[in-house]
Amino acid sequence: MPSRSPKSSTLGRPANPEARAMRREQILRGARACFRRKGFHAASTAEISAEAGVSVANLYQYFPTKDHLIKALIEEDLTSDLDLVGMVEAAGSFRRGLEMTTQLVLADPAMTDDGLLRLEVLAEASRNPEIAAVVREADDHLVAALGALIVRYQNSGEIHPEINAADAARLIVSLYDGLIGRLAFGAAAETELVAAADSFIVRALAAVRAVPDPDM
Amino acid sequence: MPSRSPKSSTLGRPANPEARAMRREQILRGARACFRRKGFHAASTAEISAEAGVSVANLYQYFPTKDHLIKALIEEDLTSDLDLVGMVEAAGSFRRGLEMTTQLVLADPAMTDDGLLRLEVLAEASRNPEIAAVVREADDHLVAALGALIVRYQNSGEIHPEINAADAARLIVSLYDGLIGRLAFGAAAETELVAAADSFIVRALAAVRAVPDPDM
Amino acid sequence: MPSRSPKSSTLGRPANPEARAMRREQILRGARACFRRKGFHAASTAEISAEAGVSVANLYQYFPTKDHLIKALIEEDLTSDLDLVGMVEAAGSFRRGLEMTTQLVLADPAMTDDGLLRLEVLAEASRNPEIAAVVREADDHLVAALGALIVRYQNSGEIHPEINAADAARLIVSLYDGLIGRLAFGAAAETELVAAADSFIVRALAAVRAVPDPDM
Amino acid sequence: MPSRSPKSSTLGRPANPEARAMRREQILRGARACFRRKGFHAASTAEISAEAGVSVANLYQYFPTKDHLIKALIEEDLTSDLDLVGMVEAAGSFRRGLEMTTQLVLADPAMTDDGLLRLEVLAEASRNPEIAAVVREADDHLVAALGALIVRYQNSGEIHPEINAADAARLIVSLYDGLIGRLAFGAAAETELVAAADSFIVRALAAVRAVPDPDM
DNA sequence: TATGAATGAGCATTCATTCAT
DNA sequence: GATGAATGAATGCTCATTCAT
Repeated sequence: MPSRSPKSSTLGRPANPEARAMRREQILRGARACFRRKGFHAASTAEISAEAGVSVANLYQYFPTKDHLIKALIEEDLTSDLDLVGMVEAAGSFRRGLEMTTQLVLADPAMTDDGLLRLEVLAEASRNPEIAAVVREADDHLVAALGALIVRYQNSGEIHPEINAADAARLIVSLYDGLIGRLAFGAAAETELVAAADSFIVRALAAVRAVPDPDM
Repeated sequence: MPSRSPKSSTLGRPANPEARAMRREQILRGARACFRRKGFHAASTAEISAEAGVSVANLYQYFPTKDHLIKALIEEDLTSDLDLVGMVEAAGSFRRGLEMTTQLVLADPAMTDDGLLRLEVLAEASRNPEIAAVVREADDHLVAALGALIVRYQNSGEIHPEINAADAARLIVSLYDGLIGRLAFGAAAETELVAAADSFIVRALAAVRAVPDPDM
Repeated sequence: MPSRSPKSSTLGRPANPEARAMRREQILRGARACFRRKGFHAASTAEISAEAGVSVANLYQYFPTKDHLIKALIEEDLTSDLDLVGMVEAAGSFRRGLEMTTQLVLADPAMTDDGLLRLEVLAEASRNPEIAAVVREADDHLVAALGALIVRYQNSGEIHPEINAADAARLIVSLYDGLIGRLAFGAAAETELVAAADSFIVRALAAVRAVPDPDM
Repeated sequence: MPSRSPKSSTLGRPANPEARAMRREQILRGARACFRRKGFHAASTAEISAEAGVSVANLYQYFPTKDHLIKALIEEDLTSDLDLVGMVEAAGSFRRGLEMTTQLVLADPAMTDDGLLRLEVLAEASRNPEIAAVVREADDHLVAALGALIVRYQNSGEIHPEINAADAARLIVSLYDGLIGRLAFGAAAETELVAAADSFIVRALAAVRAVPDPDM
């Protein structure tokens, strides 16, 4: 006799957490698509449910409120941002790591759409303190990780030792965010500018005077 | 049947254009306040009218659609951005101009609210091609003006001659946008980071190796 | 030049309070019909609007909430209850006044429907303190008026002098309410019982031993 | 193909009827609590199930419809009303029996809540003929029993012989219902009025002129 | 039997917009 | 020009009920 949930011995249909998690993801996927297309406030729960292939009522069994759905989506997105730092870390040099990251954040078409969502997230954070807290926390992690990385490259001599690592990290993230903003209105953020961004950062931080890239 | 009013010979348009323009501004002012507080889609025409002190129906005599109102507001905001370039121009050195601009864009509390609206604008531009065109055009002007300025300082030797001025202009604007994004979630964009941003830009563009600021 | 509202000299369409009051009544009439048929909670705003012949949105320009509509309706109904006391007063004797009132409250088919609404009102009062307050206030007025009347008939010798007039008033009202309750399930509250009720009250209050009615 | 379970020869109904009855009661108990708090229509099946400690789906295995649940609850409540008659019967005198009953119906806090449900029942009866029939039947029983009792006390000389016993019974029940209505909006139905009610009834029915109570 | 999961229909309320004055 | 009044079409969310396990 296998031991089961300690609460009820007269079990009905057993709960299936995996199926639940999958549904949740399914709904979040649909929500993401709608939010990208319309923004948080213009996307209706009806649209989201349809896109996700579930009923409206079902959606509400997974998220008690549209705001909860938005918050959950944002949390999911933000935690994935930390992976970026891993890329810089894995690369041999700071410059090479930057190039890989920039490529990923700005050039990958899949990421591009997520980037556009970032504007919505920031806009929402400016009104909803709960969202602001979530974004702030994710930002703290990201800045800390990137700052630590910068310190490492300061020690290796690639980055100027007198630069404040935390501020530099914040500025790099800001530059990324700003570039994402350019995607929003279809400005040329493509290959050319992306490369220029890398050089811009490297030159701002470099320990020794770097010759500017020809393409910048 | 009375003959035409002897006052206006200009046939059929008795309206006072100045009063009309004032009302228009009045409505736009109310709209701006509401849009800041709630975003474009969450702010209702009723709210906007109330804030502006006019009736809803009156609003519709100046803007045929809420979308038109949004577009008009965005156009107004964007054209004012060009003034910033004038500041850099007026200052004696590039660095000093940057400092003044940064101060204005990021530290002035009145501007800060406008900054937050910028996120909405970019988000909206990512969905509405008409808005995107408006933003793109304003961006082109801004980048051109800032680029010309950079060229000037390249000629004067303050900025490295091999840097692509247009790209540099785009990156500077991006950095500003990104920093505005930080305001949205209450991150420390205050004095400290603002100063660091100036140094960051200067170091990235400088003709000669600058010693990093102590505060960066 | 006639003086107008002191606020705005540049008048738009002038407000028409009479038309507004009529619409309000129209909506309340529709609401009463629906509430009788279905009860407060089962009647939908859509139904009410349709019955009243207005749009749902229009209803909400007169009552900010369904609860406000319910409360307004209850208030209107309750204030009309005081008219009943006038009937007893106008009649020559207490017994005659009672007969007229009973007839009106219980036998008039138009009133009968309103009576059924009374059950809803009391039920709602048991949950909604705001409604309870409204009902309590109306009850206080009714009991006071009826009590004063009883005192008058005590002085004229028709009602026993040692009876507490306020309690007697409350009991009479209670008996009416209870009889209204019988209408709800179609019990015989018709002529027969109505006459018996009058005798019941008269015998309970009479100064001298009355011979019971043959029909009681 | 396995042969029938040897346990039950009674073909196909393996269920434990006692356990079933207990569950049924458990659900009815939860329903009663919810209905008191919110009324029949505002209480949701989800709330009821939660209050009863069962799943929603389980509720539906005992009652095919929310309306069936309501009806079952009403039937259960109404049959218990007949017990009241027993109290009057057990008491030595009519007056004493009344006092005990009144006390129970109006002063017992547990009964008070049930009383409030009575308003809901009557209101529902006014719309749902099926409910009306149930209430009517219970009322017939109650009136018959109380009428028989009155006849008994007419024979013993305590109640005036010319009074119509059935009508008197109906009026007594009506007065109780009306007093219950007063509980709904928190009117003073407390001890004072309860005592007055007893005197009121006694005086209305008494064979000989009774001196009014000092407290009435 | 009993439960978790799912859903169509509906609910109170709001919105952008129009019309009449 | 400006306003009060009106409305069709949503919107976020809930409900009674069913199905699968």
